[in-house]
Amino acid sequence: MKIATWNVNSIRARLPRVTEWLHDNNPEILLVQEIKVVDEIFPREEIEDLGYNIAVHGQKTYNGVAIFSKFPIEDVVVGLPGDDNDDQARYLECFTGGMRVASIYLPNGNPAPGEKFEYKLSWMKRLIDHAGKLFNQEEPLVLGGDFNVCPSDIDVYDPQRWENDALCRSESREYLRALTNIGFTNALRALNPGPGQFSYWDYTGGAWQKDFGLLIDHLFLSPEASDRLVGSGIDKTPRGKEKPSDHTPVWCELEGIN
DNA sequence: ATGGTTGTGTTACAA
Repeated sequence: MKIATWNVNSIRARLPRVTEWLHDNNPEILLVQEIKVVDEIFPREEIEDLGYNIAVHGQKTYNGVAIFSKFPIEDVVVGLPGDDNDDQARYLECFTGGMRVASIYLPNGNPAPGEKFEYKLSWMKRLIDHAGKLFNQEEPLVLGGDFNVCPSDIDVYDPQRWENDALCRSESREYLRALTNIGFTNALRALNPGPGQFSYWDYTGGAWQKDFGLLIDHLFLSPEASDRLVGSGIDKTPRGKEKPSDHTPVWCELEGIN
């Protein structure tokens, strides 16, 4: 069972990159963020033609998340529980392929401090609460997505330059630790502890060419999932192609599920 | 150099 997460920065602008990557890598499950499209005009056929079922939580212009799975999709949860007034499409959860998965697009939070940073922290608090409930169900669970948090300085090309950014501030890191301290395993870091492993490079200033990257896309596994972790990595290939997303896929391989 | 680039049922704002 190969499961990956990818912030595609518009599914319509990125459709050639996404279908190409699915064809070449054939993951069972892909968690997708920033689709930037409403459900009604999501390009379903192109993804379904590759053998995937699709769950979508779309939004016009901004945000939007989706889940592609080779297995039937059941028990879909649309939106992060805990605030009926939150209309930003940043969370989608389902049961598929013998496990529960969530596609997460955590708020960026800049500029910080400010209203957007407060929204980020309150959203993280809700995520911690909900993740705790899911954790207690004791089933294979993968929380994956663009968390917009670099867990530690090793995940940043220039930590000093980023220390006051919402992606690296101590509050963001403390909340992310509170989430992982529930008992989740970082699928990438469990097998790849070294520096220089990034999932995002800004479009500006030649960041990709200089390898000025950040690690903000993560896969967090419940014990029932991490017991079966046999591989993980970052696939930098799509970031180097024409018209790329500014993010690239992070993946893990789980043995013995399906 | 308060810059740079990409995306949007685009043309102001988010990332």
